[in-house]
Amino acid sequence: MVILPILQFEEKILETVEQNSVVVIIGETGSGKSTQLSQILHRKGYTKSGIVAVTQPRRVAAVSVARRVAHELGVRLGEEVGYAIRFEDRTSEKTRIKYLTDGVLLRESLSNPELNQYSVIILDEAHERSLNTDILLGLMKRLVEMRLSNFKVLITSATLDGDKVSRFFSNCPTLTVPGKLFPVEIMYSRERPTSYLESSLKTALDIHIREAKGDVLIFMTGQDDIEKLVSKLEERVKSLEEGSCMDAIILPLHGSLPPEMQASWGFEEQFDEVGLVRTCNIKGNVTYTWLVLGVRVFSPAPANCRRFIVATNIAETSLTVDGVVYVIDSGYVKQRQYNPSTGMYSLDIVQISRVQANQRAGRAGRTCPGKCYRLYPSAVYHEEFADVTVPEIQRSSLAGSVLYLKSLDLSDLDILKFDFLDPPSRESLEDALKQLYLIDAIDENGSITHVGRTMAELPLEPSLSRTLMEANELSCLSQALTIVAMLSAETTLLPGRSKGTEKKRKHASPDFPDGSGWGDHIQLLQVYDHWDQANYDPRWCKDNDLQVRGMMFAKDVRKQLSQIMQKIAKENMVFWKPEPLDVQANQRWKENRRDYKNLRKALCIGFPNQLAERMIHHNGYRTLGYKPQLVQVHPSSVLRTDEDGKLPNYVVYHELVATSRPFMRNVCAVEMSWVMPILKKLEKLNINKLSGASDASDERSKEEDLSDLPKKELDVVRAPDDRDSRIQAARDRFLARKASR
DNA sequence: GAGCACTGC
Repeated sequence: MVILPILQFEEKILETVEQNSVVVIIGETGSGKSTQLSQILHRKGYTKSGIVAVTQPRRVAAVSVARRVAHELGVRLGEEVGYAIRFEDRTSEKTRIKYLTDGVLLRESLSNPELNQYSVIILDEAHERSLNTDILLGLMKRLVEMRLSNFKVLITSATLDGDKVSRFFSNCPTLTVPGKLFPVEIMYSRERPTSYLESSLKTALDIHIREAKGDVLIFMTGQDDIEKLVSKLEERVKSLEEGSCMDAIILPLHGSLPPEMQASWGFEEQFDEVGLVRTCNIKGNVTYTWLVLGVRVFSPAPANCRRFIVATNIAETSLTVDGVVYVIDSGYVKQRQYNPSTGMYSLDIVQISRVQANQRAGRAGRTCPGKCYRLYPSAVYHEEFADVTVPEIQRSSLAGSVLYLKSLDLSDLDILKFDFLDPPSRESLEDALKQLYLIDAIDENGSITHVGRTMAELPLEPSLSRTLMEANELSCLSQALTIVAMLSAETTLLPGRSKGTEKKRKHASPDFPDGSGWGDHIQLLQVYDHWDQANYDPRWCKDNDLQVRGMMFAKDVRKQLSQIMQKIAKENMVFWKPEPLDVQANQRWKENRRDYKNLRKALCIGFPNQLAERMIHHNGYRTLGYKPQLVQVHPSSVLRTDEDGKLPNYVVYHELVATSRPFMRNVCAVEMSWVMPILKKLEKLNINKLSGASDASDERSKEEDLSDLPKKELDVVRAPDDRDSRIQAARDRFLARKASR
């Protein structure tokens, strides 16, 4: 049996943890940190005073690692060792070691801010710097100060940023645990290629002709390039002289792939003790096995045959391909970025960081010494690449995170001063505050409102939560739940984006829902309702070119949201559906079915900064919430024009994406009378007041010079609990009805 | 008239 490297450090780790509340562990790949740290602490008795929690950025990782640890300890999964991910809690009263996604831990801390049930919290894979991990890092820093004794935090990170994390935690000790990787020889290009596609192709063929056996993993940026390279590579390999080198199999690997494989290759699914296994037969001669939950892609490696896996960064962390000896690294990755001044997302091809480059190279040394071909010069790696990837917190809209932090009621919390490992820009935080103010989650002084608290309970972006609450008021909650759930699942709904899919679908079934002209949100609602009427039959999805996986996800989300809304309805006394005797409410409920008026209005209230006005002479739009920009309705939209060929005067959009041009994706018609009050509110908005930069800025700066104490008093004085009047009105109505019965 | 890297509550 192979001894994992980390076990040789058991005593050192325990000694350091004993003497310090926070320890950073630099665990290289293959060190066994994810499975062993929790067991080491368990053996020492840390599970007697509480649970040892280990967070993971991904669901599959939480499940598979928990499974492994349960197996190693010889216990049943869900008893002493368990896991918790969204929609699935496999823990019990017996659970002493708990694996969970960082999102779930954040949710837990909402109802139990001190996380008292845990004696140790291990933040695993912190170097990936997910949005949730970054927030947890900030919270842990506060928590170790609050829970001085009997609480330990361990953070696992990468070589390049371990010191930074240590500094963040008052120079806590750092332990390095070596991995089990074989050496990887790094080869650089002399210069940067003009086309990294051609360059990858050439390098791959060179390897195939010259190098010994071993699979080749090629990192590309996206589906398009992957498909191009796969077909070119196939062509070139075929043209090689028969018998001059071994056979080759070329495989694409990217996020939207498995369902496609399922469709064209016929997967068979079965479960074994490790996870979900999918087997497929390619071209009738080679059998591949895809171990989905075990996060591992492997094949029984046919003799005298080399695999080329052309992959996105999914193969960097999420999936492990066994048998890889050669890595070709283009040096680029596709990244989604948010621009807080325009509210626009873009998907850009950017240079990878040194951490990413090392991670990619490491994929070559898992089973034997390997080689990594970097398609860029060594000077680029050393001088141009950043140390670490720009953390997600600096590339995302922060409305949800800011609302979350506000709802924690940390007494001295000024959101602009929250202690982040890498703080987001002031602009980005102000954008979040502005949005929260416009949806009534915070008042004009930046304090969280009653509505805001309720919104924070929902696992949704704040605008969607606000939409649900407004829909509840307007008696169309059930429909809004569907729309919100469908929007959450939207990216996984459509099948692989082979050209013409969209058209084909619309032509194939003329009675496929079209949103009745009102727009995409309504179409999503109608689609789900059709599926509901088909008794959630997977065949219905396939017949209409929708991914079963995506629809099932929407169903799960809808169920979860309904449950939470029902709970809220009870506690806050807002009503769930019209009381039988409430004639007006029932009237509204009926009207809704005709023109979706209330539903569209609820969207308008939920997305006040995502409204747009049509230009007078053409069908372009001007955005209203941010500095005005000219944008177009995305061509895939089902929003309809009137008999003059004009689109609606006002629309609400779910997302602004800059691709070839700025487009609004998921658009819905709204009425001018709903938009006007929102525009007034936008005009009145005072960002300085919202961010607590204060109405009397010079006084404020004096305060800061003195100390932090007076500020707290000031907060108490100037924060009257300005409850949302409509919620109050609903409560009054409810009480009145109750009294009259 | 266009196109989507990867996660997660």
